[in-house]
Amino acid sequence: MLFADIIIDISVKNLDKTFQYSVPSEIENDISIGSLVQIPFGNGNRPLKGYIVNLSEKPSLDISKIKSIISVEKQGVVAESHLLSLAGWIKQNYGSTMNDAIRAVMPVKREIKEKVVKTVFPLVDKKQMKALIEEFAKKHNTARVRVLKCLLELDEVLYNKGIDYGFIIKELKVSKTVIDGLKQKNIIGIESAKKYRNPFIKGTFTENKHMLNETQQYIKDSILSDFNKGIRKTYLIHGVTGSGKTEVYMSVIDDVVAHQKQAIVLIPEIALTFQTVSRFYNRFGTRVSVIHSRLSDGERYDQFVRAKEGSIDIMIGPRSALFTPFKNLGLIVIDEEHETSYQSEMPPKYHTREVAIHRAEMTGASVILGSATPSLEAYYRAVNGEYKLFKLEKRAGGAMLPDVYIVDLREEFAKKNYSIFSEKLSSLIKERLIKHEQTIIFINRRGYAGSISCRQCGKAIGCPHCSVSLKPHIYKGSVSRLKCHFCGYEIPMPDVCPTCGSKYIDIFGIGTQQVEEAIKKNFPCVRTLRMDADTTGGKEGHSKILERFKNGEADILIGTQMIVKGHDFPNVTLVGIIAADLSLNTGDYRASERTYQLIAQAAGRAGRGNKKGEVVLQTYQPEHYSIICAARQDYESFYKQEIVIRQMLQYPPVSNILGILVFSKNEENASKLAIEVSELTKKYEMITVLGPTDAPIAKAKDIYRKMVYGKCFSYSVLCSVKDCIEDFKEKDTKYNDCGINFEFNMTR
DNA sequence: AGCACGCCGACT
DNA sequence: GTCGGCGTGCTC
Repeated sequence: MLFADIIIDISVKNLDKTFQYSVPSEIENDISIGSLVQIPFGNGNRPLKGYIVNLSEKPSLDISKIKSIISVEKQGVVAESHLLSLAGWIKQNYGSTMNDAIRAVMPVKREIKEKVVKTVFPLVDKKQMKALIEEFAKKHNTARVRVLKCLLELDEVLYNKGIDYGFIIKELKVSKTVIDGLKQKNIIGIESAKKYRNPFIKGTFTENKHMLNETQQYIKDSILSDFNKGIRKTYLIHGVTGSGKTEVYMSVIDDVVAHQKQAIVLIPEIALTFQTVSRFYNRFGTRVSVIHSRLSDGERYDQFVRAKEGSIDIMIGPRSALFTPFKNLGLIVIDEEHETSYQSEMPPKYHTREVAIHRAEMTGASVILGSATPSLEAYYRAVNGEYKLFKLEKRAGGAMLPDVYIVDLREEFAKKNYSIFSEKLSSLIKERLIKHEQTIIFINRRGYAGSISCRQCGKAIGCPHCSVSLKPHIYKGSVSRLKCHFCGYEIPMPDVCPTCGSKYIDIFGIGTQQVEEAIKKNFPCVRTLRMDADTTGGKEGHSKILERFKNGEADILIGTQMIVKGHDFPNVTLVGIIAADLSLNTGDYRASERTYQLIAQAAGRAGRGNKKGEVVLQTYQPEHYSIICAARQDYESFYKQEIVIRQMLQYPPVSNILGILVFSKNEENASKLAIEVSELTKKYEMITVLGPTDAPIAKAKDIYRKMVYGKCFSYSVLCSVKDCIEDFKEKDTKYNDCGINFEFNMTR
């Protein structure tokens, strides 16, 4: 006997889960995961349609409750069944549950009453209507009818004052039956309209087709000639910021839309500004829709509905926009392809680039990736011919690349300069202040990331529930509390070291606040602005600060990663990078890559206008290739050196790595299971097994975490390892108090 | 979402 | 005491 987990309608809350049905043996061969079937549902066994999301031999609840599938539908709604099999693919390739995968692919609808605006209007003369309602009210004296009567009276009062609304807008919750009764008697009519809101669509749009330059035109022509020949593939445009990648995207989209196909444009959330989006509106008008983080679930859902109905052709948004249910998808663009926000942090932990390429293959669409600093993955595939590579080297406005000075911090130390700023950086800042030009100081680190440590015993104050150090929270210039960013554990700042009792405990590491204080000390009159995740509340705050800086309200902007992305400050001619190599020491195989990207982007902020820019790059590792290459903006030579290391150490993109996280409240059991897992993995000859070891965060919320890594050239072998370990764990009840998580090709 | 169950006010 | 609206909770 075969049982099927079936999802009825993800778009309705409460039904947003699976129901199990038995599969009649005569249709066993006609169904698979993703099939659309008809099933009896609810007390009246009313027939409904649902999708099969999982099949199993064993029932997962009392068999007497399980009903049987009625029939198999030959074909589901095209977009839905595509998205569903995409969910199946995500489950298989990223090791998530089908439920998580479906949730990512199909958003949950909000409640109906918010979505529909009901308008009640009279079908008969108003006086007559009032009389009829009075009469009706005699029969049904309920609260709802009374409310309606009140509204009518209000309407009459307004009418007598000469204000004729003509109809009554009823925003109060209306009893369906009562109103239906009035409707049936032809007393009133009800019009319910779905309302779509999109805060980005405002005002009128002016057509602005830029002429493409020679290279842009060549890229466009190549992609379109493939497209018109029916060739679908993935293209990588390696183009420096400001080289006009967006123009190329738009001109290709133009053609795709002309072929009655739709396009999805993915942008990292942080770059999703009005300026970016309005360029698309100016070109394509109201056939464009935008999804962004400030949209509520319902508003987001509305945009998906519009896509499904065919009232838009282009969807712009962050990674969730990839699942826009277009019927005839022709193109997916992924701008700033290397951005980490394309990697989902929540299960399913998919990578947008890979899922996009798979969706494109399924639906016959092409993919364009664009980046100034491509991910090693994308560039590797492009070099190997799997993707087609294009280069856009010239900056569109003819702006020059900045001069970069690499400062060795060890030499500064030898010169007895113990301040945060090197001599070079100090003198250049001074120059800017005199010339009234602006400076950006970039800290390669998040927030006030320092930990509190003891100068006597050297121990950092850690969280008792997690193996991470507590982070200081600043109040009125001094550390008031210590907080665990993992579990929320919080204590007041202690006076003495909890380990040795010494009173010399202090912040270790550099934060934006310390940099700001140091600047104020060196240059007392300078106006500074500070921006990091901790001090700036919400997205509004970020854009406000950036706007103020652009308006010249400050001379120096201090900030973390977020200031280096996508913003243009014409008056900035100096960028200082305080400690360029901090991100090199994270123990992550992508550390060099991330360092290169951050420095290259930060350096790119200098001299975007017609003034030449300068960059000071302070580091303890001036000889490191990622720093040298980033200073020269030489991606090619960075890639060549980095790929050799990936090859040597069997890291992606050359090979694949599966991280297996075993966790449990019981440390001993977690260790035992981790050993079993590594033994199981070692049975595959093609896999290099590392571990078990403690996870980078060995304990979180009192749960112990062990890691086993498997490296293998074949991705599918790693997928089967995952299946095998899951089977093993399910069979062995010893490990019921343990959990296992899988992560493909990522390390944190 | 749709449907049953059960509570509570209105009315023969 | 009965009728029916309306809130609540369940549906494999």
